Amino acid sequence: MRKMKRQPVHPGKIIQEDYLAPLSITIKDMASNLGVSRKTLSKVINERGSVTPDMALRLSRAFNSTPDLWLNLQKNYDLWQAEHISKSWQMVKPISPQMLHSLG
Amino acid sequence: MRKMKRQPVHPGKIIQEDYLAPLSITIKDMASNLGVSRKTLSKVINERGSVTPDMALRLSRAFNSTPDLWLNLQKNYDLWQAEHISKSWQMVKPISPQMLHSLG
DNA sequence: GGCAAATGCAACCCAAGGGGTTACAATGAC
DNA sequence: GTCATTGTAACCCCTTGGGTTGCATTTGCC
Repeated sequence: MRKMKRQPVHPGKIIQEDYLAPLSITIKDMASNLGVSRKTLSKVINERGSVTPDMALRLSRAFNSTPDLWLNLQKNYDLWQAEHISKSWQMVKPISPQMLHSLG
Repeated sequence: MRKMKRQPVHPGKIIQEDYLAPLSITIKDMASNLGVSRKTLSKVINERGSVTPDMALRLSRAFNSTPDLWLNLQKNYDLWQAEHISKSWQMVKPISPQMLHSLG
């Protein structure tokens, strides 16, 4: 497992830089194409919103990719945030290796 | 990419069946160990709650695993739900393959 | 059987966040 | 200048995570 040293790219950035910009598609048109409001897509692209499972399905259809691709980007992003913004999870005491060792 | 034919297992089931039960750890104790309320853990285990990034971090520490393991379980579960419960994402029109072909 | 712990769950409270609409100001292209 | 695009704010609605308290049921142990 590789650790994330730097903050992962937000899926919104990918949408914008790898798809909309190269294809000269406007946010407005893309939103309409995806069947969501302009605001919803705008929020994702400007990294103030998340790629939800529903949005991932829409993106995967539009861009001929997989929903997992988009959800993984979002997951990595969210995980990095949680890891760095909150710290209390570090207080969790690991269950002793001996105990865990007995597991299948 | 393989498609999910059947509903993926909920991460809560894994927690219960693969960890708590074999190790004879109660929900109450585990919740306390994770630093969350008994209700929060109970909801996850009874599939009425989700594994959030924060919870994934806690579980990964307790069980000496990775947060990704837990978030992937949750992601697959959520995706399957979205795919089968809502349908409107199927109305999204794919961008023409010719256009997409020009991408990197 | 009987008791105490564990547990599911409801009721409540709070805060965050997704999604929609409308409106407005700023930016850009022509 | 003019019009389309866009970021955003303000609102509204609803869902959901997480905490607490309380209660009734289940479970395990003696």
